[in-house]
Amino acid sequence: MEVKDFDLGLSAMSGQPLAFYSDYRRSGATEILTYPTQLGRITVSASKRGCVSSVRSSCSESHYKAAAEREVVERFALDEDLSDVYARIDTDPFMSQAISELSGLRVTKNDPWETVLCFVISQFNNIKRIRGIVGNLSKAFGEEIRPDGETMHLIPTPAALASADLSAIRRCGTGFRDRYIKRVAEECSTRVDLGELYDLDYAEAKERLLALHGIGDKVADCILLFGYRKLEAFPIDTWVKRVVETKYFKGRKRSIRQIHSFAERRWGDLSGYANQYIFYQGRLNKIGT
DNA sequence: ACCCAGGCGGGCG
DNA sequence: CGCCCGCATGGG
Repeated sequence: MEVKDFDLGLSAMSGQPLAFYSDYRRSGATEILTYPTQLGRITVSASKRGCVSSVRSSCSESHYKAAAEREVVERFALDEDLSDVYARIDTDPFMSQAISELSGLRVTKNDPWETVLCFVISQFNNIKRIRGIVGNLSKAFGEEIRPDGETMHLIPTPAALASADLSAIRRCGTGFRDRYIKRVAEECSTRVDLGELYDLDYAEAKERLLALHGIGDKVADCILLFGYRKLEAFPIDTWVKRVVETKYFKGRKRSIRQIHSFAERRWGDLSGYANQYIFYQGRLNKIGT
């Protein structure tokens, strides 16, 4: 299929959940992304011609081919017109440049539980290590699938992690996050139904997430943005805080609350899109360091 | 050696 | 509400 404004590599590897459990490589002009799902292993390849990408998806279980295509369209929001988004978040020269340099970066739609797990692990951590920990947990506690005879592991379910020994979780390299992981897995496999949050508005859903142990303001916003695709969420990590202070407040310190308020006034219900461009543009160019 | 990483919970004033 | 602290681990 042909898609306008889609960059597979930027969308998958810019710090969203796929960056923690997929494999990405480039082969000449073609980009190839592989990740495990309930359907089996999904492979997405894309080649760009100008602002249009030719996208092909496949599944190791060939009879799920149509389902794999739907999965890819939904995960990368390929039916969303990015030019509308750009028109609404392009409020200043910094954002204009970010949009221009990161053209085709899309906010992805991920499984809520997988997003919870990834971002509980993300706290006080770096992307490379998050990848390692998610991989170790998947290997230790995730269901094994064998596409084409090759072994892969799904991300572990809440029940699998809830019944795991704390020390076995710790051995996956989680550090002090072992308790958060086990406890949030217990909550999500018993009294908490993450599926209910789809129907709640942003503020109500955030309140529910904040009630879970190990989920604070920033992680809750990541889950709402990447797991439920509530585009008004504006996760504020160290990068976003620094970049916003540098680019929008002349380098003066601002509180998390002030930055939330600033983003809401400026980008409204598309704050999450602006956030992803700020975050990745800031990282690539080390803005504020 | 030191510093940092897509922060959070708990305790304090 | 804001501020401060400890927290595990690996890479620059």
